[in-house]
Amino acid sequence: MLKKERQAYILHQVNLHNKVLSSLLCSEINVSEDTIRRDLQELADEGKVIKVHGGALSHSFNQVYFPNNGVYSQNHKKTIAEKAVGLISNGMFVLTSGGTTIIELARSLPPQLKATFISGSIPAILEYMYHPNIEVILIGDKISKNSKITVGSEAIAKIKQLKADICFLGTNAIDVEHGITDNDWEVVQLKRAMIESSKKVVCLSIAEKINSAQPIRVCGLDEIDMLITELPANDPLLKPYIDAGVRVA
Amino acid sequence: MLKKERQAYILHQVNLHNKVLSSLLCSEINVSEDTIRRDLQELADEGKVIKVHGGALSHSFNQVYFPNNGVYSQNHKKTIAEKAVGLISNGMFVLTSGGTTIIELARSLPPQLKATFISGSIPAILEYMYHPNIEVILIGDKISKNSKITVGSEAIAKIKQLKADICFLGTNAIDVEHGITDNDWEVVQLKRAMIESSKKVVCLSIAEKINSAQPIRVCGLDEIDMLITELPANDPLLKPYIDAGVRVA
DNA sequence: GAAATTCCTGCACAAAAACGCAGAAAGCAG
DNA sequence: CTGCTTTCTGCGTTTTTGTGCAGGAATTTC
Repeated sequence: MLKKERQAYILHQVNLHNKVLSSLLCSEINVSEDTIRRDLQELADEGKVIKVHGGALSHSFNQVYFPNNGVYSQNHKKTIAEKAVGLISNGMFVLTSGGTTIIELARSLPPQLKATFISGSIPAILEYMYHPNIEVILIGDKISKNSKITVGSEAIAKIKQLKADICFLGTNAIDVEHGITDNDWEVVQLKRAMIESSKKVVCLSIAEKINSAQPIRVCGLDEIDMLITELPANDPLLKPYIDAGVRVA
Repeated sequence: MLKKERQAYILHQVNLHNKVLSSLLCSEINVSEDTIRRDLQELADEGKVIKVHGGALSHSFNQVYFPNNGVYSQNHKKTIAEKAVGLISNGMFVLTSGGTTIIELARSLPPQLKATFISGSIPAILEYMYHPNIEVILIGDKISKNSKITVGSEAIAKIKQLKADICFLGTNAIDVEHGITDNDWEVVQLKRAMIESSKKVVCLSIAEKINSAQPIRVCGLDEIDMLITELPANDPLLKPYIDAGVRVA
């Protein structure tokens, strides 16, 4: 088993169960504890997991249990959310993924908006639920504790039955060469299904994530219609994406 | 169980119930009292809890102390929840409705329990999600904003595909003549489906709701296996139900 | 004020981590 | 192919960490 392969597997396990035990992993993958430890160390250095005595925890673990009121780059996300809200009009069917940027979008929805929002993200659903006029459709399946989103074949099948007017994707990494990439296999499957089931695909991404890449590919730039960041549309960082045919806001 | 995980659980419990007793925690998590004490000490050093003789208090608890926690029947619900927890064992598939009693049940689940919980109730799902060892399956469909539960034919169809070991129903009204009754047509449909899909049906009800009725019928007493209230099993109020063949706890 | 908890300290033991090292595998130039 | 470097992996040893236990001190409770 290759090193990259092994680390991808570990990351997947962490994302799925919120924790891993080194002892368990080393018997599962059949390598020494040292190797596992080194892998965890590397993943921790990259900020993908949190290493603790005996194993590792997912990053969201701390957010779940130690409520973190200062959300990272909140202001940028608010800017992005406001730009995105402008794309939604009454009567639309809107499909959204999870992620903090999407939450910010949910919070920015004007109260008079009447639309239908569809998502499998629990935090997003919570926000939509408190909105006075929007209808909320929840995609059911097994919950991934890490991403707080429903994942699995049922969820994907349900999404594929839909045809939404617009789809908003929280983005983990985007880059001209690889397109949109992510690090959780199951989340990627969901995002792909969402893209297929939407007339229009909009990516929300803070500038920091632009020109970064993750191991698993979601889609190419040709499959997205619009990229929204907190930067002005003429920022040089965005030029390559405009050249690649993506609308930018 | 990892140290961080354990501390997270303790913190969650503190935030949930505003206090914890070390003696209770150590029997719940199955570690020595010393370990718990050391954990509490660490959490206190980080300012996350306030350590007191015999346990710890949440930070907000000290600022505003409401002896009854706002809800009058909270303690009753806790009693009910603790009785109900005893019916769940490792590996079970558990189907639950919504309601505050179910939330209390969710909060009382022992951390080492490994089971699969299935529900369409958003508040219940939120609680299940924080539990370290249980798997959570979310029933998807349109969200009913006032009951915060997914309702509709999709949800019902999904439930009918299941066969759960046990089903816990929060009860709105129960009475010997009409059985279990409710006032929301869509919620009733769901509860009926849940009853059909479970080997064992358990009703959770505070004594106050016993011998009351609502307009829509969920099921007769013959369809439920057990009724859990905060009363002792030999309370005269429960006698008619025992006579009707319902087990009582 | 006496009994019962709970707390603190030091200690022992086990599990896990860190470290250095050596062999294996892969990549590369000639 | 050969010889060289680089990377990866596993092994033994030493350190560190986490946990439980035993005692005596401190506290709550009645």
